[in-house]
Amino acid sequence: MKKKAVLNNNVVCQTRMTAIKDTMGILSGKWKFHILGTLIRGEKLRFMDLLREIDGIGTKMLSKELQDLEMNHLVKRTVFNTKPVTVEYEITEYGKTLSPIIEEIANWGIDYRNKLHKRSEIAV
Amino acid sequence: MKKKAVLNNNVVCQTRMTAIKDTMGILSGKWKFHILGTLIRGEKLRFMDLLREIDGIGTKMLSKELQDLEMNHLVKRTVFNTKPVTVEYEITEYGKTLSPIIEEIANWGIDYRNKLHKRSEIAV
DNA sequence: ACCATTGGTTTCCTTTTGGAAACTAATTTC
DNA sequence: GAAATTAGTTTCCAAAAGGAAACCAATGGT
Repeated sequence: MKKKAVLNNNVVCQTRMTAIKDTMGILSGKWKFHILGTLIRGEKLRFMDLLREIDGIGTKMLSKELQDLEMNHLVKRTVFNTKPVTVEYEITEYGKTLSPIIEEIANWGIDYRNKLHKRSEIAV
Repeated sequence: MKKKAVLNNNVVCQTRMTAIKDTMGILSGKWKFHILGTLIRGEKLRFMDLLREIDGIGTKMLSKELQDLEMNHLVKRTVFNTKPVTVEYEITEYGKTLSPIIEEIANWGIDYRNKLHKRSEIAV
């Protein structure tokens, strides 16, 4: 008789797993957190502003990631009919609901660094 | 005069960005959340148990991801001198500190699905 | 005339990630 | 004697992710 999965074999776990997959899919890639973090702090920013703020990102990635975020209603894109065109990006109200996640992740990371330093003082 | 970054150009923001990079680096990849989630619920599990619990994962990935997690002190690996060998994996106390993050991410994902359903009823 | 600026797109290339299958070696079970 | 189980490692391959540079059109500045 073969053994089978038991722990993950119920609806609650499956739902949670799918939920985690959804969230992480939306926040996937090297730049999403940087873009969201910058927009949460910065109100309205233009494409070139973001390019300057986010160190290391290129136009291709910025453009692509902004499209992803816009599709998921986390970022709003507004085009102004100036010449040359002006485009403003801002975080949506829905996008702001990601703040607690970003906070938790940032705080855990800060704690992690601190623990590494303490450990190296004692253990080496 | 060239424009320069202003928002992300202070120590607090840089620290937070690094912290986020650290956390997400540790939790990177397709399987980390699944492994951690399973171990948080499951107390002690053996390699083959995890292989059965986590749907779709293969031996290579499971082995590699467990090594990553062990290196970061999130998972403890214990070898028993039986024949053939028995190996038990369990979450560490430190690993449990990731629970709030996992909870936030799971809950946001559940909300996201609910909003999608509501939206499709009204808009489409 | 020429360069810079706006907000991108496209192409090409490299790196990273992940999966399938074969293999290890010792032991128990049929 | 053959097969299954334990816990993995290794190799080979395909797909995805990401970066650099060139290019677009329209306009403003020197």
